[in-house]
Amino acid sequence: MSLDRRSGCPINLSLEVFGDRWSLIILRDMIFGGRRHFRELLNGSMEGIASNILADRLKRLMELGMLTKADDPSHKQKAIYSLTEMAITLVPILAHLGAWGRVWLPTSEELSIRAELLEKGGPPLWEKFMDELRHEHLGTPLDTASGPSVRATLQAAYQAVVASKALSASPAA
Amino acid sequence: MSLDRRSGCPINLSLEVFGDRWSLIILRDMIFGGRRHFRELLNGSMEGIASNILADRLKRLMELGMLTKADDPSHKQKAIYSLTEMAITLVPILAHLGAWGRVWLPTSEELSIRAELLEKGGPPLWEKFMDELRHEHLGTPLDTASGPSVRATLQAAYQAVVASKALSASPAA
DNA sequence: GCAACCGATTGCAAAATGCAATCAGATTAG
DNA sequence: CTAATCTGATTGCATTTTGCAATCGGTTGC
Repeated sequence: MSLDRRSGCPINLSLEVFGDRWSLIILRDMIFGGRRHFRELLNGSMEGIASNILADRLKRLMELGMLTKADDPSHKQKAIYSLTEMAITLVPILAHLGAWGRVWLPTSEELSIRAELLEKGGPPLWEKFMDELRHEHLGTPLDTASGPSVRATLQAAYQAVVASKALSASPAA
Repeated sequence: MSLDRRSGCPINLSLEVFGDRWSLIILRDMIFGGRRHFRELLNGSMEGIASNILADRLKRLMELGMLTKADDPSHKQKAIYSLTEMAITLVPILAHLGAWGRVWLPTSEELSIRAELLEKGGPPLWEKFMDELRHEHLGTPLDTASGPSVRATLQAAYQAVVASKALSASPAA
């Protein structure tokens, strides 16, 4: 299951890699959601992916060199999926994609706050995030002693919006 | 035919817009290839889109607000398609996508030269290009008297690579 | 006239998707 | 020990999407 190679155009080839409904969603959940196991991806994605499609896409993404799979030492039959450098360098694209979607599409407020922070942070923040991902997934050292992780920061912002919406929905006693 | 709205995540919604094999290819040909008519898109795309799918995607992209259609005054039944601002702001995403594909995928040299120039030019070049697209498609004035168009520059680079490859393939007499 | 071209539409086979049920092995709770 | 649960998948099947070729009625150039 390699590329069809309809043409050698970079944009076309990129689309052949993740020009479908699920591949980028899976990568999004691994990158921003920190998910590493099959079940986490299966139950964790808000969009509700089916298990057969998840299995197929994981296989495909491995064959394309975007993911690797290893045994989880703590669990005999648990597999742990890791991002490769190829996948980690998608961060700027995901940031742009999120920024574009936030402007032009009916995104929900609590979910778009992360895209907003990522956009505001710009390339320096993306680099920091990619460095953290390399540390998590490739075992490279972190060269900057750098406070809270980007993922934690994004997640905290999300939680804050959820909490404030809950407050305004049910005014306190 | 609007969005499915599987979730309000910006990345998910963006994928619902162009997470298929053809929508971005069509936009690529309009943006970088300058194509405005059905037949130009049908015969011009290297990847060989089928006419029914092209018709379907054009309709969908119009419904999503990425394209508009108008009668070509010079030809009674000729339609001319225009990019909206929503589509024009995809330029940075396409630039990133091309840059990523150029690095990680087996792109052809003559087609990746444009992605390389676009990447090297960075945000200033993208802005200039978007300004030119606004002029072409939305009729806004060009605020910079700015030499050759970005599209012409990219096309010239492509032609130069094609020519040099032809030379080395058939050494001159 | 009449051939070529315009933006599509139709029919049909093949592939992808969505969904629910199920699997065998590993782990955990009682 | 045993039963329930959790692991990463696989299977079967109906629906949807895609790819491809043929075709359409109207327009244009000659």
